Amino acid sequence: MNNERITIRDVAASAGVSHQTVSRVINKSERVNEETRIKVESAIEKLGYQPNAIARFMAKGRTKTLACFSPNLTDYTYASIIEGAEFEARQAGYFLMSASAPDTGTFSMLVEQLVASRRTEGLLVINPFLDNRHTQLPQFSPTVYVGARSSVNTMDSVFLDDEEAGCLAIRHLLELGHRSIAMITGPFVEDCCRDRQSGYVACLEDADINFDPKKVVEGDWTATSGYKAVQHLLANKIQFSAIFAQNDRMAVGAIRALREAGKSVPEDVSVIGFDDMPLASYYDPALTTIRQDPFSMGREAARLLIRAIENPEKQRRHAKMPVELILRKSTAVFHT
Amino acid sequence: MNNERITIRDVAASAGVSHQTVSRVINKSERVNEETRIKVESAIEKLGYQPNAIARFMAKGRTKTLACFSPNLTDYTYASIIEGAEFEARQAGYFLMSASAPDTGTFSMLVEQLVASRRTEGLLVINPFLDNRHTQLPQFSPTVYVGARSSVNTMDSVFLDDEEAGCLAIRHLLELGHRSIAMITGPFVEDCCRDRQSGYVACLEDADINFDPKKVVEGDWTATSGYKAVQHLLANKIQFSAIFAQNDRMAVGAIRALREAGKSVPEDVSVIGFDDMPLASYYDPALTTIRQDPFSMGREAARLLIRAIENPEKQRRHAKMPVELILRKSTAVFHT
DNA sequence: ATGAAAGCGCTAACAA
DNA sequence: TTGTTAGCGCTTTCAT
Repeated sequence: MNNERITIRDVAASAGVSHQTVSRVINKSERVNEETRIKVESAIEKLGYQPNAIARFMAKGRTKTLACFSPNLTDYTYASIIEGAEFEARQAGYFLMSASAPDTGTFSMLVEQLVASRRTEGLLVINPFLDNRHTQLPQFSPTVYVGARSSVNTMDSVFLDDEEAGCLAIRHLLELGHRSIAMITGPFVEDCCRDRQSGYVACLEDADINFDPKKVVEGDWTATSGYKAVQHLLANKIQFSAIFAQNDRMAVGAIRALREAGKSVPEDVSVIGFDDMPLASYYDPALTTIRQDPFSMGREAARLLIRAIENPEKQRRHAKMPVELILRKSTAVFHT
Repeated sequence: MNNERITIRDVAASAGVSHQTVSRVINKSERVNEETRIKVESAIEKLGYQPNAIARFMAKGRTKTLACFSPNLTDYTYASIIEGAEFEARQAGYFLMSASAPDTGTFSMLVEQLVASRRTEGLLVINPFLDNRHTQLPQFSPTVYVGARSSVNTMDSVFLDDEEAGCLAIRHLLELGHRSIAMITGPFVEDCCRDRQSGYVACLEDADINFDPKKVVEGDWTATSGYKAVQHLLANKIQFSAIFAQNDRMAVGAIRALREAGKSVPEDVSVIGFDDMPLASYYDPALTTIRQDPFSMGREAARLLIRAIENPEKQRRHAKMPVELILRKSTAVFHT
């Protein structure tokens, strides 16, 4: 039976009560007689009534919907953040509309359509500083940044402990005896890259090694950029016995370039990545890397967003998420 | 200025017309005087009015929203399908709510909450036969299967030409001179695995090679299952000079197991994968594989779904998507 | 071309 | 405890 058109009033008529009583039953209000509740519930059952959430939103003025904009939906890290956010949102009775905003134009269109027009109650922005999309944010919607620290107190943010992550990687390499460590970064416009670099610099200085800007080359997160970065280092005869790549894809690209240049990993050059992407342990050599937990980041972000919606008076928070060194086979003790 | 509360009536008052006229302007109705249109538009501008989509749904009885349920959001293939579907939906003025349904329980809960209660107008189901979730489908919502053929005429479906894909892989291996070809499949409950196997069997028979069930072992799409499959083949002394893995992850696992057993790829054993996952070309050896185009599948699925919603009287369709052989380095000419 | 009235399916506020 | 009346912000008649 098609129940698309059965309303609260049909149920009311069938049960011989007012539609308001039906509403009370649906909303589990206390103030309803056990007898009538039974009557109503069996009418609901009989007619196969399904509450219309849209009408409820309309009446309550709340949509119980969150929006999440990501540069894309396919990167493992982004996808995991979204999955985590969706999970947490659902636990709290919210829904998540996620959309891919490859560029700022799409981003502002989505802000207009989802936040302004469809009245999502809050917004999660993954990678907010990418092509300055954070300037297109809605004015009056609770927002949380994922993957970057927000500098204002009106917004929560969830990000990695990137400086510590950089340290972790470098400390590991130092312990293996490396003194000449190159780094392949992501785009410098992204906070996290600069923070990882701060960790790199700080850790080297602790070991009395001067920071050499020639040893850092900027990539764009793709394997190909890691590959080219190594070619660049090699072509310019820059010395290094180890590489810290700011993500696993670039690490993989770097390893390929190293091999093509006749250097083996980890015997000649150690390589450490970042992310612990799905097949990192199946790569050859198995990738030593810094693991992050994007699913938890997504959960935390959704939790903060819901808190911002429901308790706007409370202080905004900035959650720094932990990272972890995963030892595998792409790094080894330095020897000349 | 906070425009959350500005309605059509505020605009009407400000422009000195009825709210109905404002509605006409918003909806670009013909029947409105140029002068009044200007007045209304400037009032909209001045007040920063944003139409409330929820109220519009309420009045029109349409939500312009599609739902998409996937076993997870993180698998590259699923994520790409979703991205494609979202892209296409947006082009057509719809939105997509995607949700991860790891199990049937979650699946039916989502059907209830999104389709029944939130009145999404149509449903995309990725991998519908997984743990029999297709039995939990809503009765009166247009639905399209993605990744499996639907056997009924009430539903569209979009799937790969899996039999051809199997053939493509085997034909390639045969051309290289292999006669003894093992296969690692996905879970047999999934249509696509059986279809790929049909292709495998048919192609072998064309070459007068008898199908040997011992040479096929069932995996579960994970790299680990590919790894174990090879260990199983080896332990049971089953002969093979090539392996067709039904996805790239299992291919990668298989290669690792082969290496650990002292066999090199492709010198001793050729391995062909399936999917052409992101880093397939950066794997060592670069993976020969069967490429699919999940983004296009997602687009096609959304297109069919919207067609089913807007033209229910038309025949349902079953779109078989093409696959492509990508030659790289993990397969080579057979020699004893 | 424009406006008035009714209604989409629900909840909130008040009355009984 | 239950019912009545008003909306929520829009669109759809149907008048004017």
